[in-house]
Amino acid sequence: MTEPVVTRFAPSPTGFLHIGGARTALFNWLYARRHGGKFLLRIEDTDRARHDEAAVAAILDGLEWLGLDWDAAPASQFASRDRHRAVALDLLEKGAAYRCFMTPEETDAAREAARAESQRFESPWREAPAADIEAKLAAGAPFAIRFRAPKDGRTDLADAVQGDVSFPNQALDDLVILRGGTGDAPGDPTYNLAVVVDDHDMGVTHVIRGDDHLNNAARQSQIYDALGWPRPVFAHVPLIHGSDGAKLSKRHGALGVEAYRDQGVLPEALANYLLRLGWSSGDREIIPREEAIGLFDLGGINKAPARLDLDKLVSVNAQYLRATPDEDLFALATPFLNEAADEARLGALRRAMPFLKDRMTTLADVADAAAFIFLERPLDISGKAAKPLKKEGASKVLSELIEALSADAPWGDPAAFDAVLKAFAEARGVGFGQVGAPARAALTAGRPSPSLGETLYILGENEALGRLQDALNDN
RNA sequence: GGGCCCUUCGUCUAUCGGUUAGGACGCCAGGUUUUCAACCUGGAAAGAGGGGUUCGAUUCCCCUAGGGCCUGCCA
Repeated sequence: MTEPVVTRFAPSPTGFLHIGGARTALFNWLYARRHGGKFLLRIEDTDRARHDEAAVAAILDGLEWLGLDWDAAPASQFASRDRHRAVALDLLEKGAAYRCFMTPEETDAAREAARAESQRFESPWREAPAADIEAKLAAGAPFAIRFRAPKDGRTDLADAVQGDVSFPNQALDDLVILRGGTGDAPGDPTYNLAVVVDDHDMGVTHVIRGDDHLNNAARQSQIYDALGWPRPVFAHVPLIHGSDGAKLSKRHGALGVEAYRDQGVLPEALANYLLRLGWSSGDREIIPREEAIGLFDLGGINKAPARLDLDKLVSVNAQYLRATPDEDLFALATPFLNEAADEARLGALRRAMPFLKDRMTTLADVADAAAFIFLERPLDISGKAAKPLKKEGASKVLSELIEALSADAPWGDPAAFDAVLKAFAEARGVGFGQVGAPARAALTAGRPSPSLGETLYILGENEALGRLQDALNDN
């Protein structure tokens, strides 16, 4: 009987759900779903000043958009500060922590001095006589409570991604677990304490987070040990770098997920791309959500940081776009249109969906791909686009085509249209180009569009014949 | 400065001692073609360097180089 898996995503409420956070959340979500466990959310707002409701909302929106649902109301770290204090006091009681009365200036100086000698920083209060501490307390001196970290030996970690990692305890100094205390007020919890207590209290079994926390994992492990609590499984995922290999910057895609949404990226595509960034399952590239749940494992995560490749993201997106049902794609793409569309044009767009799919890499591409639909009659056909209409015989072809299409055309059947057009050209003993070029010019004014038959079908009888007639009149 | 981690085509990656080192994106060429795409075929492209271990190293070990993370009374 193994204990149920509980994972969590714990963003600090600053800014939006950025791409790296989204991947961390995805991995946690996937792992929980894979093992039938729970995926929890916790807002890391120990620093009250930083708390920002709008940022929290943006993060939740981002997760929701990505389809990463959580299993309980998001927890707030700030809300459980009393519990954190109690644990810190317990540590103090046990001698596993101590009050440090150093001023910030003293601390800075001592830290600098220690660093100059490659020694670990240490507060003189770690071993101070009880009487000295009492005196300071009585005088109302401000203090911080520091964790008494072991000085010798090493702290070993068995990380599910990074493998066995060992830190010399000399490199891990006494961190502050409660800050700003005076007299009877013990102060406010800091991050490393709050994380340990919350993860323990929430029953988190697997801590999957960014590689930047690997060092913290060692310090947190010491706290777990001091508390006599079992350590969770740690899994430190390498960070995402920009395309230049340096830290992810705005310029290289360190955007909130909503920026990708606004660029017409599908959430499933972004998730797929993110999944494959640093994780793999053989040669698989396109891995739909349901399959990903069945495949995801911590062992498949790479140890090296990965660079963001927007081209590949877009390529994955294009594939998801193609796999999207026409009606869904229509609904998704409509907001990306440049102009407001009337009923007739929306109808045309709806008919166009299956043919536009292949020509779009993002939803935003719909604006260009469907531009031919939104042209106003009479079309403004000029420059290169007008050339086919000026050719010898163009008018004749156009008028005959209008006649033929008016008499009998498969308006409801795009597949049959191309054959009809080919037959039309053959009957006149001309190449298809002689028909297609002027007709296309008249119908689209040179805008990209699907095949001629499909274009006629999309525009519909009225609009198509009207545009052809316009061109003929104008010639 | 110190601690920890990382290193296969430009990028994401496969390989879990024996492969012509595979796939994907991008790129190049050709094909298809009524526009633009899409699509099809082909191509160029990699084990950071140096030592070991081994019959045999991309794979295991060490060193060097390069890169990253951490080093807060931030999270």
